[in-house]
Amino acid sequence: MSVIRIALPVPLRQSFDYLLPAGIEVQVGCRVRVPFGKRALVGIVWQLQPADAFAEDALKPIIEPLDAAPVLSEHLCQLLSFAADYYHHPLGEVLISAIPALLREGKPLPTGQSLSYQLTQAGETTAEADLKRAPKQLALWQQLQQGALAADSITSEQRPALRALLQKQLVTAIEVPFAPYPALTAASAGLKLTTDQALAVSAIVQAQGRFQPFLLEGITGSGKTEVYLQSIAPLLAQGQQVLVLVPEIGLTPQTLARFADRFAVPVLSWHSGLTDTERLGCWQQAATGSAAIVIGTRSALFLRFARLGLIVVDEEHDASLKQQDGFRYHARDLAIKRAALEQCPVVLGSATPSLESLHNALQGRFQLLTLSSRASGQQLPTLELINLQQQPVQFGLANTTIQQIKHTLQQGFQVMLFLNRRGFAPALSCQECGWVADCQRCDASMTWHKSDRQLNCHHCGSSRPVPRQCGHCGSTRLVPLGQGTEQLEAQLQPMFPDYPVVRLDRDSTRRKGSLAEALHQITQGGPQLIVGTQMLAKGHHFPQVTLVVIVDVDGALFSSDFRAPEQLAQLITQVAGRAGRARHAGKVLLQSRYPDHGMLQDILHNGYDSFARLALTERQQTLLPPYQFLALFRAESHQDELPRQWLQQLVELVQTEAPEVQLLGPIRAPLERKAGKYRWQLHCYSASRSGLHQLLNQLIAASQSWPLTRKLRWQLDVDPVDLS
DNA sequence: GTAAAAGAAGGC
DNA sequence: CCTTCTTTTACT
Repeated sequence: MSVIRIALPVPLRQSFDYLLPAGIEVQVGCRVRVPFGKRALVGIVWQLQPADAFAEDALKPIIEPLDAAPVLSEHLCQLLSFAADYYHHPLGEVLISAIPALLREGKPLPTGQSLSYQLTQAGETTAEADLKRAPKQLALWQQLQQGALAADSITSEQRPALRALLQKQLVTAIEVPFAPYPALTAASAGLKLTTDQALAVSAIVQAQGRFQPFLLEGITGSGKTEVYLQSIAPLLAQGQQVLVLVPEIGLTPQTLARFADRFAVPVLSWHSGLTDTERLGCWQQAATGSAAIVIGTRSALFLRFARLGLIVVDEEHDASLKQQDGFRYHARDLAIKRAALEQCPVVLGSATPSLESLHNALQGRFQLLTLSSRASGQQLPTLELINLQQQPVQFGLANTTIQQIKHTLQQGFQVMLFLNRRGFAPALSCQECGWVADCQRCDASMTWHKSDRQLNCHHCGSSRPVPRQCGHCGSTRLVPLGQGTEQLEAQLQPMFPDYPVVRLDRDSTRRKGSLAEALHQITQGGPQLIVGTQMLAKGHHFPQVTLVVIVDVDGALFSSDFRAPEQLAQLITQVAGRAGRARHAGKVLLQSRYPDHGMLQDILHNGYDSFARLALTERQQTLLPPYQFLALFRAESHQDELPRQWLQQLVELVQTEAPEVQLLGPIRAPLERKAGKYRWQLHCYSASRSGLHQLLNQLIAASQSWPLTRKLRWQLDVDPVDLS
């Protein structure tokens, strides 16, 4: 009997030791089932024969080992251990989040086989004439003559034909073991590169086999994807694997097709839409080396790879790379760590790099690769500020804006209107007394969704019918306050009756397939108006749009979040990248009531690059990230006083233990009450990363013995992206 | 996090 | 003295 240490998926910052009965072999990274209180849990073996084991007579034996070989590789264990420390999240929960749900539940790892179909002997020898009357079957039969087909490559239209062929015993199901994909032999035909692109590709290719982070800064249309593709090609020729991380909304069929069409190797996608079985299949294909390229959202970073040769983080500035609940990791930052462990290059790509990455590049930690011209030779769109205070405004659109929309449509092009507020109106108000329909549980107004005939709270998800009377004075004169996409769509239609208006937001695309439908209608072309939220700014490419209107840029100008200017500059630049086509330069109209605002002027005249460098000096002067490290404690409770008191206890501890750490708080969260809970924050700034983390460990350890800690919910966000 | 034990509050 | 709800504690 020996003792092993197991990481268990419980929110406890401690490890648990168990007895390993003689004769049972396990390794670090293997799953085991163990008794835990009255239940049985699946845990990960973390240490064999720990030196400081728990009293041996109090140990229970494990129930059963679940793996013959580790499910987590050594590199992954190191990465996850680092991440658990860095983000101060319980190790067991971090480890378990890195394996597919089916493995988490203790299901056995399929023996590395995938289902395929191949012709039987009868099938090989059967004559074409026999299938003449069944064209679907004939087509499938002909396809199978080229070789076996994987079960997941069979389309739903082919299923009936397959069933028929199986019945006739012309086809049989076989289990094919996952094997490393065959290395690419034929050179793929890439596009001709610009000088910038060629330099970038050669730098990345030369970094093969060693750790080297790159920041690929390329204006939209400069051909970043082509750089990825051509950097990948030599790796595929060596049978290496590539991981491409993309923002949640950026994983479109077009992105996938771009990679799949170029190389004759297996390209897999990893995203939240997969079923548990699909996820396990994908996980295994990455782990066995049978997948060559995996394109996925942030959690793909924790996939196991047999021979990882390169990591690409596309749109590295995108906030969706940071997990916003539970284990709050940043996939971009951990991608750097992973590349260091795997000894491979990592490419962060963006038209609008985050200030963090730009800072790293300027400090020489990342090699900066710049693509400064558009590959198509196409002109950059022009930006124009529209002053909302100096001219008549109709439905939130200035006269000049309306004129330019009309002009663009008449020329046969498309217009995109960007408004980051869904619903009909963000509030419903009483004209007599000024009362606003509030959410009962949040400190916010409810959004009027006219077509659903209800009020929705966008913060807690609650809804109620639209009131007929004012909740305060009883008046029936209730009017919408402000404008959402639903309203803009309704107002544009009568204004431009000859052109279709398409709306793209979470509400209009809720029905399955409706997004694809809308995208189809847009790419089919013809002049039309496209209204939408940030779905428009990311991922999709609309080649016929030559005019983009940002209906309201002012929201971000006076935000308390120090990242708001950066995010607005990124949005403007990203949206601008959607405008214009080969021979028609695009135009972006920024509607503002404060057109003289310094930041708008700077973006307008000098572009994102200049804005970003200026913003960095500002961050340096104000001692904000990336010049200082930030950690954010959040606490919430139904009682208003508790979170503030708890955070105040932290403050007192910091003042004695680490007086050099600067604090802001306890302050109320921007949305002070959400879903009935009062929310408070404490911001901790430090010039020393290690000093800050040491302090955080001390704070967490100390707080565990405070009675208050059990009376509220708290969380720690390291390097927060969203301060709300 | 779950589950059970311990404690507090209320009914008769 | 019993039930029911809330709080505390253990979990290897």
